[in-house]
Amino acid sequence: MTIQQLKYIVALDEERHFAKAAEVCMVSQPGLTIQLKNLEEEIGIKIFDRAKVPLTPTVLGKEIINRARKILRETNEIRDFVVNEKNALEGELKIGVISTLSPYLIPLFIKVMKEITPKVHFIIKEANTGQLMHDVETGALDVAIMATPTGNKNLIEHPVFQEPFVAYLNKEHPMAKENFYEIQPGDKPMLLLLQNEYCYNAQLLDICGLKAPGPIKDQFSYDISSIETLKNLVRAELGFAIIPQLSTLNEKEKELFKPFKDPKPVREISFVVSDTFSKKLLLEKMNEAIWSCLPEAIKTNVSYRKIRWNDSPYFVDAISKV
Amino acid sequence: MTIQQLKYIVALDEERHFAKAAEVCMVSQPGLTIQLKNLEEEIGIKIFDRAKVPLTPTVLGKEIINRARKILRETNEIRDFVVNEKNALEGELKIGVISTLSPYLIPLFIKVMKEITPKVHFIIKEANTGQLMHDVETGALDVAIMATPTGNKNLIEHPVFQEPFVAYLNKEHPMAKENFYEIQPGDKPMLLLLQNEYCYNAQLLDICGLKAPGPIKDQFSYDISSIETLKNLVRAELGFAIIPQLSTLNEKEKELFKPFKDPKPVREISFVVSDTFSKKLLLEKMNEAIWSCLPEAIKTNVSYRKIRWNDSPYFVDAISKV
DNA sequence: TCATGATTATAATTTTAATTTATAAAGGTA
DNA sequence: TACCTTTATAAATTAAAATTATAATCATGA
Repeated sequence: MTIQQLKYIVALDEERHFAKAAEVCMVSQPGLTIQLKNLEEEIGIKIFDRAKVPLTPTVLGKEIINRARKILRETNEIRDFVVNEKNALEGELKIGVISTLSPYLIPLFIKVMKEITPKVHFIIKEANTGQLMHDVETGALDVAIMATPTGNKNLIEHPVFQEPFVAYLNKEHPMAKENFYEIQPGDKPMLLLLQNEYCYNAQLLDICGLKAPGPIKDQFSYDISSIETLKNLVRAELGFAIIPQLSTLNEKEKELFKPFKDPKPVREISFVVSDTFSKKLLLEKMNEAIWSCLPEAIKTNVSYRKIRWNDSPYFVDAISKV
Repeated sequence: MTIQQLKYIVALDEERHFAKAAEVCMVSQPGLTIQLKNLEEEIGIKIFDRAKVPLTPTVLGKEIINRARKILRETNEIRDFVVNEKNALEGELKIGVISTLSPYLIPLFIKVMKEITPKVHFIIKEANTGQLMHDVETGALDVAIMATPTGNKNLIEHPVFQEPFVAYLNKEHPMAKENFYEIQPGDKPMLLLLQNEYCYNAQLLDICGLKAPGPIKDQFSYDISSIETLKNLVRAELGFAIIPQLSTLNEKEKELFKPFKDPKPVREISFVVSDTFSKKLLLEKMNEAIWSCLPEAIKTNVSYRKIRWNDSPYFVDAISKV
């Protein structure tokens, strides 16, 4: 069965005349006759009764012709869909980006998008995981760029890339001289976490094989809201941190940023949209743009261990507080 | 766009590997690669991102693959539909036949159907138009063989053949010596009608260009329920009749059965079913059977004037009494 | 009833398109 | 660096669809 054959039977049903139908299809009459014959032989029944004047579809033929019509409509809809998507490369798009990624990716991203989709106006908001999910669900945001999977059935996730985590050690750390990092017995209480980012913390705890944050130090109560603050706390030798690799890009002194051993822990970064989101070609362009920004070390496929933040036991408790 | 190309992208989405997908489709890897390229060029977007490992559909690609899946499912359903229909050539079928056709067609019809569908048990009932329509709508009958169009939106009609009307004159009729019949000025009061067959009468009145039956004779009140009675009344010189051609088949003396001049008035005989009726191949076989019974004179396409009984003004009044 | 016109089917050939085999290119891996 | 895996490309082959020409069928009208 071919799409061409389906076109022929539909044309034949409309014209009820081989020569006219062939003309409509811009082929010769024998071409159409032969293809009808082929189709009828393949499915095993006569679709048209040639004895009747004018030519008439058989009872079964009518049913098959209607199904053919539907199939042809749907193939045309594929074309239309693509055309509509291309037309959708203008207008406004509200993007939310997880704060642990935003400062490192968005400046590069915006630069590229200005070139490939000059007619789209991007409105970008930085937020934490809980806010992003909420805003996509309510429609306040069109797209969130965040760590996945979310486990939220109302959201659709399109993975973009895998971002490895690296450890940021201070000079006093026992592994400060190694060229990779592995969790050490004394590390657990020293791991610095982010405030208001349960999801990020859940990932770190999973990496370190912990179920809950270490005991909070009495002396200080940190209100850490960004990776940059975290890095500064490490520099002040108040602990060590596990941070996403993109946040190390602009660092001059790379020695104390230690990659993990394979399989490296990574977080999956995805576009998260609602099921009604329709500008899929725009997502495609955004995907291209991000890949053109990524350093080779991240593009390259590595042996990794994907960290899921939403099935961490810590996260389950924490999310209820959000 | 070809069905083959759609199969390829679906296989590729399932395997995420060109060589494996090609194996599933039982073609070579370059064959699949080229067809994917052709399809992508035709619709104007990339469906798969080859840079990712493993191969991943683009955001738009996912949508197209899903549409392709649906189209492929529907093409398979065409095959399944035909197979199911072939399996449906057994069981029971309740047929109702209009009484002005039944005695002449059904004996021949049954004989043929016994040969072509030996496993189907036919239950045949003779009735008038109103009863047939009602029984098909309620499901008491599977198929009615009757004059159409009915104008009933709940019923589906599959025309089978056109049956010409002929006039049956008595020897005293002014046209008794002619070899065709045309309505004569004095004919109107002499036209014999059937009791309980509004539809049939409506057709006759339409043929004669009348809006209502002629004045009923005081002397007799005929309760005529069959074409055969009608013929006997003509023989008794109580009037003349217009009768369907199949009812003249077994008559020995053909002289007084007069065909009309072209365009001949005909009634359309159809299979009438409800929209849920599914044994369409069986209808097809019944259609074949009827055509094998019909005399050449009816099979042959003639210049005709189709008589619609349901938009006769007489019928509109009459049907409300049914 | 025989020639005619209209319509569909068939045959032979041509054209087009799909597929194959062989091989190159790209990118990761030991 | 050499090797392996995977996808792309080239050239040749095969298969399929389409075309032209013509035959068969059948109703029509002189």
